[in-house]
Amino acid sequence: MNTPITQDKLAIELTRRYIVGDESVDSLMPSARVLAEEYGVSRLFLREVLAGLQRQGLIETVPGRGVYVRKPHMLDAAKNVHTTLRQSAATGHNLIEARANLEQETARLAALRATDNDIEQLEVALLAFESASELLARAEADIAFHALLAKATQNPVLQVMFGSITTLTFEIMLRSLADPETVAKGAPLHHTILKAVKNKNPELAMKAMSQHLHLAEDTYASDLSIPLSEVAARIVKEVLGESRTVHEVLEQALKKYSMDILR
Amino acid sequence: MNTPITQDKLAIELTRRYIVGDESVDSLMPSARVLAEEYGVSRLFLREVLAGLQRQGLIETVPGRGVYVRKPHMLDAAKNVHTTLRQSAATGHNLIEARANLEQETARLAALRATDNDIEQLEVALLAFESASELLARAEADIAFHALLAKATQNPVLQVMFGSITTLTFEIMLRSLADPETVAKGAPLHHTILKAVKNKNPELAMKAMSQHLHLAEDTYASDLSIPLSEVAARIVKEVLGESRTVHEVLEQALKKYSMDILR
DNA sequence: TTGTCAGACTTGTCATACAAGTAAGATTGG
DNA sequence: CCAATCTTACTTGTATGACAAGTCTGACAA
Repeated sequence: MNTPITQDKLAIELTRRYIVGDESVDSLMPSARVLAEEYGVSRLFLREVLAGLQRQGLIETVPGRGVYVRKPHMLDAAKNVHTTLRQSAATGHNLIEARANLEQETARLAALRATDNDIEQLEVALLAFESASELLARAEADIAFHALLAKATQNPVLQVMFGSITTLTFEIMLRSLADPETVAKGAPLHHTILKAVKNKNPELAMKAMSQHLHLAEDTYASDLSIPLSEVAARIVKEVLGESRTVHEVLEQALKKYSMDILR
Repeated sequence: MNTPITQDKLAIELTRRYIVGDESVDSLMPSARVLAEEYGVSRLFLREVLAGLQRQGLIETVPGRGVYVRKPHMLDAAKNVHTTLRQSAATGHNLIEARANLEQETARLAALRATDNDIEQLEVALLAFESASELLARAEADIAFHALLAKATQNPVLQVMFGSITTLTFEIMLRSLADPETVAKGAPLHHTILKAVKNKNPELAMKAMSQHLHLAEDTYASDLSIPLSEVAARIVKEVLGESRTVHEVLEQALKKYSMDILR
């Protein structure tokens, strides 16, 4: 039996061997040279396998140091979803429709299950949202608030599903938060949601979230009918410039509000 | 200005140049050698960029032929979500909770918006589901039915969100459809859903879907509390063996029911 | 004790070469 | 003239060896 090993097989083998359970995170894998020799493949071949794992967020290769085992991030899951939707004809209306459903349920469950720590983090994000003077900072706090709400459901699937549309959501937020009227109307609703979560009132949380999400629909209905890819590209360019990508900004923002790890 | 180009920048550049709009799909990109020379990078460097695009489902490289532009598939979006959740502590209960919410809304919107073509495809899938004798064929038809329902909402975001948890859902289906009682109880509900979609009755569609999704919870509650990764790995091994991955099986299954392209 | 520096690692990238697969045109046989 | 076959020029996939750049460690000297 001299069947040549495929990249997929080797990826699975490496995952099973080095990336299992929580105790392996941040540990250092053997160097690419050693692993290549061990499995009888070239370093190039093994590098492509590692590149695949890195794209999934399972590892992180650091030049000069080695390959570290990482825990997949909410945003790693989002990468492919983002590009898929960017290539589709999805509109802002489509996104709001999907979010409305998902986030109402999220708010409801968060009201039922949020821990004291969750509530504490939500308060930090809300305070940052209100005291923010810059558009970017306000959007960062806003997205963090919603992400923390998803975390408070204690349901990883909901959290990842929210995460998968986070980048698109963030792009839309940059658009809506640029409108002062929308911000003025939306701020009290954040408070209502947080209060409902604190008081463990799922119905109120759901209702407030519904109002919050449908708020933007009235103010700029025109943009909601053209593909997201066009709107988003324009907004992102204006706010972020050419230097940073949405993904990078979001990663940093979520880390700021201790949302870096999916649990 | 002699700043070296990064892989990300080159990926964006290539996407903008060759992967734009619908007219470029299935077209052939210049060979890796030509592109590498044009951008002044090595072929290896360009290969890694292409590998990234391939993982996102934007291109497909065929040995001996070249690099083809492809339209991202629902399942391409699912890849990273799948691995992220597989590494998390998500349970079957978490998945059902998330699905219940998403698919109820999906059923509701499908009842409002399904086209004649959508209904036709749903009937095909339902017929295949009932006449299937093998577990695998039954699961394929089942997942296709749900995917077609998502397509019938005419909302790409909902479709991709459903797609992002499709592989996990499929794994759970293999578990639940192995139980004859669950199948017997579930079959009529599929009919009810389809009928509600035909009659444009959103409330009934939503209700039937809710019943359908919560059906499995009673029959095997024990498995729902342990991590998905364990249950899924066991089931998949039993039904599919070592040869094929869930992703491959699903890709083929959805193609069979004309669900191969995201619109 | 502290600072410096050399060396032994690591990953990232390159140029070159060849194997394997594909497609199309040239060639040969009828 | 037609059809089967074969050569040839492409394509991607992989292996190898080499070097640059970054990082850590430990020896060594002040």
